[in-house]
Amino acid sequence: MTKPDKREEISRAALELIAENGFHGAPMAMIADKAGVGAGTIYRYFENKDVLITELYQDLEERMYPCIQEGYSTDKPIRERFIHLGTALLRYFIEYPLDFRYLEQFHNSPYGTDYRRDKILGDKEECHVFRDLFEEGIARQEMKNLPLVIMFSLAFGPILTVARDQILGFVSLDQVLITRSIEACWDGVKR
Amino acid sequence: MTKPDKREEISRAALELIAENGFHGAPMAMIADKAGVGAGTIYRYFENKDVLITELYQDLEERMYPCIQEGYSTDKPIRERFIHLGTALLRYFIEYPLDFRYLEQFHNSPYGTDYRRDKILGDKEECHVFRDLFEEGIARQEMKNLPLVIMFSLAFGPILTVARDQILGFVSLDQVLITRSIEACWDGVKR
Amino acid sequence: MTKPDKREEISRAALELIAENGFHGAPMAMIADKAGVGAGTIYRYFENKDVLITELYQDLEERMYPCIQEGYSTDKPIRERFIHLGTALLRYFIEYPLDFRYLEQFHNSPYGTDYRRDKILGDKEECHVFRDLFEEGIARQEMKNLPLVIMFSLAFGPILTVARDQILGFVSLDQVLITRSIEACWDGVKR
Amino acid sequence: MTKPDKREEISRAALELIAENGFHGAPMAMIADKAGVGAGTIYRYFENKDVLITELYQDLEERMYPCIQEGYSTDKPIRERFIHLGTALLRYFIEYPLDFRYLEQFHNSPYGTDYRRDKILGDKEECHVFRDLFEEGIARQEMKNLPLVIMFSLAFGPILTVARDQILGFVSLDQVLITRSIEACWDGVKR
DNA sequence: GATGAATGAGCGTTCATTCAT
DNA sequence: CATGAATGAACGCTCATTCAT
Repeated sequence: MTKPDKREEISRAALELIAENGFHGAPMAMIADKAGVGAGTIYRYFENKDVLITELYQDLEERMYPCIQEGYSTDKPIRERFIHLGTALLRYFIEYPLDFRYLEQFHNSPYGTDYRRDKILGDKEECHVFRDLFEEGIARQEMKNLPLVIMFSLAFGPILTVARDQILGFVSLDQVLITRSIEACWDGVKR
Repeated sequence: MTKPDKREEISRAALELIAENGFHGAPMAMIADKAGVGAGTIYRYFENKDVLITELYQDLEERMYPCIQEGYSTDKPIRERFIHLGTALLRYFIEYPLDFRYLEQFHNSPYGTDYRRDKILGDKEECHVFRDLFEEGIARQEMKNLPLVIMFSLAFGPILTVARDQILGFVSLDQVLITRSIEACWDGVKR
Repeated sequence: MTKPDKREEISRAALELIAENGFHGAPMAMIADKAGVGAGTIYRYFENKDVLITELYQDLEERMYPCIQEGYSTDKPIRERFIHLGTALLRYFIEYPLDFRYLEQFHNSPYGTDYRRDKILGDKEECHVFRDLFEEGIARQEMKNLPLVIMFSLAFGPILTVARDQILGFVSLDQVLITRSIEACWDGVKR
Repeated sequence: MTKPDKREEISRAALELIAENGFHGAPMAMIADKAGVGAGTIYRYFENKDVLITELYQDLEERMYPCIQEGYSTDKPIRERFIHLGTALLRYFIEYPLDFRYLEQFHNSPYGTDYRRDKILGDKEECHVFRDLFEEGIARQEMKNLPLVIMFSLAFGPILTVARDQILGFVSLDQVLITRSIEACWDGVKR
């Protein structure tokens, strides 16, 4: 039997509870319980709940970004690259609904806002593919000439919303619908 | 001058506090304080905090929908109607950031999910304009033939995201940018 | 029956528990229990435990100082005034052993040190009798010419220690012993 | 160089932390850390925290008493012997402020009270010099005829208080002030 | 009706102690 | 022997809700 790393058990439990019930629907004691550890044990791995929440998010990003970029190549045409990333993202969310729900909870909270502000101001973005793609697309006049932030909204806004609807059961996406949704997103950003 | 209804004072106070600090940054006592009423008084007008939150949302919708539909006419072409609604919505959010923030808090919480589920399943939607517009647009083959839920995502996803960025200060929208953003949304949904 | 003020009940309970068991032998829940109130009620009267502790001390001083100065007159000779104050102080401690024990706990803790530092630096001493007496005694050359702080130690050090021994049962003071002890203190400070 | 005994490292670390931060500012884990040992290791040398605290105090006494009695001789006159002991004690406290602060923490706590009660009742005092000196002084009518406990208070009360003020920075003692302070103590106890 | 003092369950967090390695 | 990860009871504190006035 593989040793189930305790930090990982805690992370998994916290991710699941927070994804399903939100931050204040996931008391530390409940997380500990679900992880099968004592309440105090969490604090050996995470300084406090805030840190747990933030690190969980960073772990999530580190899992997600490589997955999305698999097979991605800057040699391909702009449109194709856009479709690749968009599709990969939407698929990731559908395949890992807990990750998606957690991500949503995080973004829609002071944590996420602060985090994003730091990122934008601090220019410490780890995942440059999106930014690079859009900048190139705009420069080559294949995408609309709008501020990056708006372009991101046009591209990712629908993806997030559609993923949400899928996960909540308001729609049932198949391969075709995924493709057509992402192509629609392309229509929104293309020139 | 009309006596400022106590219920309204409570609503205003609650909306503001929740919009700015989230649900758990707005204790009932603080709401009461800000509303200038006793803590117990809130419970004369709202059964409990959950009810307060939900009714606040319904009030908000009732304020917002008429505002958005002002000057709207089903006689005009599909595209023009879409631009009208989209622009009005985005403008509303920018003009009433507290409403927007509250709406976001609500949607991104168990309240919002449950509420939306009830709405979709129960078919008790109050605001048919959007649905009507999209159904007509699809029927006339001016819009993409995708499930309504996805069409809504394509149209409103970016609007919400862009409004959020504006309110958080990540972008500064002027009249031109608003128009171009909504036109881009149209590109996403149009055939 | 007189309405037993809740704040007072809490004060009494806290004073007693802290006097007997020290600060960490007096959890808020235990204080609440002993005061016959709910745990949360304490926080209506005292912002937090630190504030409770500090205000308790200030209340104590306000009770004690007038009591000690009763019948005190600056017209009398230095020695007589010293004996008056010393005796009154020792008697007060013996009569109100809880006050004494609390005062000791307070002084021997970061609270007391900070409080005293503020007092000395800020010159906001409420009880000037002691200082006045000693300054006059030194000026008139009836007391030793030593720094005030040391003079206080010579005078009050023994009083505190002796009160402590009495309260812990290591000695049993009667009227005569009290007088002779205070006279001994005078011998320590007199020229 | 002798291998620095682990027990000693633990003692040193505990003494320093407790002296500076009090008993509850010195968690076992922090002591272990500072001592450079594992948390569990402490329990090989001390049954539990209470025992650690008490044994630390006994160690301190064993260090302090010989130091104070250096050069002390029962052949000298009572007054000279008193001055010797008093001065040595005050100097010790000033030279080893950590020892003094620890001693204070200990005395002003249930530990100290219990310990002292045991000592007085059990008559197991290790350091007889003080008692001997005072008994002789009283017998020879060079000291006041008061209960021993009170005499101790008159003599040591001021010394402790003055040491405290020095260590907390409320006064700055030089050789002259030390001598004059102790002489004042003598005035308090002498006939 | 309106109040706000009172409540107590529940939260995040700490820390003395244990025990498998 | 020594370790330090794990524990869980206990802490200070918050806040939705109630109810006597």
